[in-house]
Amino acid sequence: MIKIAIYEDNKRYRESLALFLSSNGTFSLVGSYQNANNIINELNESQADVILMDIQMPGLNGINAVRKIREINSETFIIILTVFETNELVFDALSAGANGYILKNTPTEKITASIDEVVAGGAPMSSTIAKKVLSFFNNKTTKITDEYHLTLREKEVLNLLVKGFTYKMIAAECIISMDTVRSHIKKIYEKLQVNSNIEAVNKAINKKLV
Amino acid sequence: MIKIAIYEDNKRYRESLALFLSSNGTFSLVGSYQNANNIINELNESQADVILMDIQMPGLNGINAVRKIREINSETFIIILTVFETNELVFDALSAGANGYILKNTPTEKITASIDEVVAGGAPMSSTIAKKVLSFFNNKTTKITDEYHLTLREKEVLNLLVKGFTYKMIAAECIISMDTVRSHIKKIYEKLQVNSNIEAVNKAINKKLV
DNA sequence: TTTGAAATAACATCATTATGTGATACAAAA
DNA sequence: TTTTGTATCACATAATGATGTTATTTCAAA
Repeated sequence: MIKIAIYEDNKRYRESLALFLSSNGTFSLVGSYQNANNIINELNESQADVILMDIQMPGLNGINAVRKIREINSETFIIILTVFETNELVFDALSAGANGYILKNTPTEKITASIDEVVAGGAPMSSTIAKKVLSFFNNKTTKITDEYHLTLREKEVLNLLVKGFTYKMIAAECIISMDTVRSHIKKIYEKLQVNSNIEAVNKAINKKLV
Repeated sequence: MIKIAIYEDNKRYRESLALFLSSNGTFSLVGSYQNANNIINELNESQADVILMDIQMPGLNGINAVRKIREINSETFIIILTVFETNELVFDALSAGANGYILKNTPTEKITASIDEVVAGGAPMSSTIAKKVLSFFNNKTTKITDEYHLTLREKEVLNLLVKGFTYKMIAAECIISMDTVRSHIKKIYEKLQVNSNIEAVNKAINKKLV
């Protein structure tokens, strides 16, 4: 028997979900709560295997609830069950340590399948969520911005600057004079619209110029 | 009719897969190749909607084939179909721009479902793959290193430094004198074993001190 | 062929940062 | 009670970085 706890503030949805899950022979509903404010104690009592977690709830929201649980344990499976599917919430929830993320429009049979899947070591996700998750990967490696039109030499100098090289070291590395390094860096600052090495380095990292 | 192309070096598996997909009324098999060495031309001819792509193939491997395709188009759906499930390959394939990643032990009905799912805008993944994908998220946010034993104040100063604040600005922000800022930064450099602002900022970012 | 961008360099000046030394105050730990 | 760690501040000097101006060479595009 898989022990399940529900955190969901909408009474009607919570109760119908509880009823549905109870009617399944392999699940045992060990808790059904309208908020997560006392989740650690409740979890200690219920000893749930799987938690179905809403995001928007009064008091502690679902994502912070996941963080709170993950501070003390990583065995409990947590499936986010919500209507929200913004990039930010999906990212935050998964980063917080959720094991799955399904939307409330998911048919009930799929919800039970998701519970079985997560217990089997999988990561149940609605297909739109899975797609978002993949898009996080693409954003990372693709499009190395080039909107600042740095020249090759400028990119080289900026790279060395990012690595922590001083002007003197950059000059030695590029076999040019320190004054030339200064010239390049002046131009780089102009193009990036910054006026200190750290700002330049930050922009270089954030805009993936390096 | 969904136009499908297969890239798979194992002849027996390729042909049985081709046969199976052809027997499905909604798919049209427009190509079946034993390697991806000429994939761009083949894709221009076949105009496939969905590509089932093996990873290990003689010549151009599946991941580099995905990269090659993504250089010129992002509409074609690509599903990786392989026996490999190492973190690195999964990560590389998805970063390269694959839309799905399923394992060869997937039952054939699930393969057709995956094709439908990807066309519908989803991201079909075997459950073990989905789990790996999630684990990439967790590794990122967990364990904020604290091996350098920075004090609260030092962390605060380092944070501001990372944000590009000058000593003067940090002094104003913390309501302390510039000399005190210097003191803190000296101590920070000692603890991080660096000797310039950029090195400190780099270490702070890389070791997730901020 | 002229124009312009890129790379190079020098000189000057001011601002900022790095480093060293030393001191005071307070609280927690030994 | 003494020691240790944290946080504060001052003074001094050397090194590095920021900014401005000017100039030469090269190479490719207009």
